[in-house]
Amino acid sequence: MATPERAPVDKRRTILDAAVRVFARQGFHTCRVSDIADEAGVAYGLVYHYFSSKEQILDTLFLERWDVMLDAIAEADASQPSAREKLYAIASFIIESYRHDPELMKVIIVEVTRAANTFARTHLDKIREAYSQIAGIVARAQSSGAFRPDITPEFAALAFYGCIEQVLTGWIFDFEPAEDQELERAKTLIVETICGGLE
Amino acid sequence: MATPERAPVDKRRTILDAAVRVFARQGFHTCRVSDIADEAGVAYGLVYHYFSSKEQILDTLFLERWDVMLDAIAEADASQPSAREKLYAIASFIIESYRHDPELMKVIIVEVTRAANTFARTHLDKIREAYSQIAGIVARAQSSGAFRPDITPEFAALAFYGCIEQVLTGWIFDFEPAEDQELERAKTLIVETICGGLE
Amino acid sequence: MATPERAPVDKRRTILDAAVRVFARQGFHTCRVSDIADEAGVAYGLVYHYFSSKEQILDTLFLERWDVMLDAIAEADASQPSAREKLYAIASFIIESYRHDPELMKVIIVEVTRAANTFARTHLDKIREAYSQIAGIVARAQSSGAFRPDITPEFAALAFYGCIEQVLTGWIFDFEPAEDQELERAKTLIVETICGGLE
Amino acid sequence: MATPERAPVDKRRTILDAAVRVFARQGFHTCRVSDIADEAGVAYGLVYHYFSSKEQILDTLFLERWDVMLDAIAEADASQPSAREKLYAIASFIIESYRHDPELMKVIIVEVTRAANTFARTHLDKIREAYSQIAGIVARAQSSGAFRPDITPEFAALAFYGCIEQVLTGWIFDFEPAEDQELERAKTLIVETICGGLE
DNA sequence: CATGAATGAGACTTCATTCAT
DNA sequence: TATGAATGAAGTCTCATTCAT
Repeated sequence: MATPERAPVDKRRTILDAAVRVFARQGFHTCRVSDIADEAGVAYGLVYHYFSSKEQILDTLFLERWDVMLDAIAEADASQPSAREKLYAIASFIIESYRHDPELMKVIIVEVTRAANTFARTHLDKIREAYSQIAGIVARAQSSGAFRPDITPEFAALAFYGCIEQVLTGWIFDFEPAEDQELERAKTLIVETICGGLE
Repeated sequence: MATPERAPVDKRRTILDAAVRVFARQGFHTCRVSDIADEAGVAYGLVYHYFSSKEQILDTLFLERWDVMLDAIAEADASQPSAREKLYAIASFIIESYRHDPELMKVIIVEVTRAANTFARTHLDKIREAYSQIAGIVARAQSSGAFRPDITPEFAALAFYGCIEQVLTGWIFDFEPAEDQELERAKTLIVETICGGLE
Repeated sequence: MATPERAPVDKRRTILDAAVRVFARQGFHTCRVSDIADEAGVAYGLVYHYFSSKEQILDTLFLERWDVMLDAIAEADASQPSAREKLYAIASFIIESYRHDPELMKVIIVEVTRAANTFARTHLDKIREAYSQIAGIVARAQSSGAFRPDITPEFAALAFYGCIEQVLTGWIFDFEPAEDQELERAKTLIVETICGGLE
Repeated sequence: MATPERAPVDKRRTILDAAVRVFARQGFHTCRVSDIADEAGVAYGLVYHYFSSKEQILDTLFLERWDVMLDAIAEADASQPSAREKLYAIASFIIESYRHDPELMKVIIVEVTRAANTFARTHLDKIREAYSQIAGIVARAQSSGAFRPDITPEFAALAFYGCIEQVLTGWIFDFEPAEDQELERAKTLIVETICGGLE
């Protein structure tokens, strides 16, 4: 008997995906766990079967994504020849992440990296790892003479990442999503602005 | 009957000042109205005599300060000769604001300007006024040929402000306050990095 | 204007009294905080205005009453001439406590002193103070030759108190309250049995 | 096919034994069904294959044991010559039960016989059967002149059983188990005190 | 028999806000 | 103005029980 094939459903994943949509729409503090369960189409208690608390859902989302980003930064550093191209690759990766899943990026930025009193404090070390990697790229560019030496690598990393985050935040604040063209343009503008000053 | 004169206390101000400390320490969402009353040394109900809600306290703190900043930006634009000096004056003002009252700046940044889902949405227009003024400075510098024309003024404003906010956020995250020397150095670094790229 | 006098109401006391009735009727674990609030005729939240948790309400009831009992034991020890009369006074006090407020005694016995896994563990030292005082009375009676020396005072105290508690527990289990006559008779029986023995 | 013989495991028994340990450690109300399953090393759902509810597990443990005790009391009554020896045999049996399986006795006393609001109410008749048997022993001793007639048999039974339970409760409260010597001594003390009195 | 994912009602506790004094 | 007791809605988390496999 030909039972129609059904894709096996990973409920844990379903809940995480639903949480992204709910956190993006309502914000972490404003939403209820029941909103997540409803959005995922699962029973209330199942959320607590897979996660120990609402916080842990956000932690999971952040750590999953941030680790991908740290890998991407390392990959950019390894594969690109010049510092400018490395930074372009990083900006590009982050902006592509936003293009691919704007809600997830919104949640990570708004609820974690910009939440200085709560989650950012928890994940401070993880967040700073990204800054460190970028600072390393700048430092090596300074050694080779490609970048001017009088701006500290740490500061350069802060400025670079801050610039990207602010651009994304601008899109997040907007009511309509950024157009593709604007995304592409932003990659260049960020690198132009920051590298123009660093070189 | 000669009652000894006491310095008249503005309880409303006392409450606002206490709220700054409490919001800075515990965060807006995590603190209770009673924490503010306790910190201010006033009765619970008095908070509601002067403010209609916990939100309104934060609104008041933000608007008070942001108007001062908008004035400072206008003043910088009016009094400084070059775009670079205008931007230096603005960066300088914001950093001095942080030096003078780091808790207030922490609250405004963490709880308002970086809170894309809640307060920043409410005060979006007010926040964008600052970006517009800065963009205007950049646009005029481009007209006069001082700045390169291929980076949009709006983007430049975003990058400039984003850079400052990221630096402040770095200090806010730190457990020990930034030293005076570091504050001074930041002013120069910000302008060097951003203008270096824009010029 | 003659406003009719109203007895000032101590809401904290009202809640405690209501809790006694609710704990006695439904048991500590089975009742809800809202049951207490309803019984007291106050809002849900007021219970938490005066007490930090449901547990703390029971703790308060127990400690209030147990301290009265410790005083009564000390008083019996001080004022009665013989050991038998001291023990009679103690049994009498406990049984009178039951007569006066059977629900409170039920709660204290069922939910605290007999709850070896929970509250009795918390208040172990307080409970043992009563045993110690009684053991002291027995020990002194042995020194004077009034009591036989081969039963340890600690054991005697346990037997005496256990006997009383078991009698009270019997009444508690009953569906109809014990009659006055039975209460009086119990005082004598307890002392006769423990001091005089069955043979 | 020669599968190697394994000792057949009675999962139902395994669950009951695990429940004893869990109830003793955490208490009936505080433990979860999953704690029992974990302790037994069986799947969550299997508990519900053998028992219809958490309550039924405790009921089963109590009834199994209490029936053994009722038999032992009857046996003591039948085989011992004097009332004093009958009571000694009963006290002895209960204390030996504690020595053999202190956790089971703790559960039965703490969670059932001392739980006046819940399980003791359910099993009231069963519990009272024990009192009746003991009272019968006393009554017959009074008829034969061995025991004084002025203490009612019902009261004597209550005092005797209360004394034993209080002694066991003392051991249960203790952090370290009672020593063998103490157990032996208790048997004598109980009978001496109840039959002989303190004077 | 055995598994453990799935369900959902229910309880405690918090806390913004109101209000009588 | 000033107080703080009083209100009650709302949310998180727990966990006994069910059920599909």
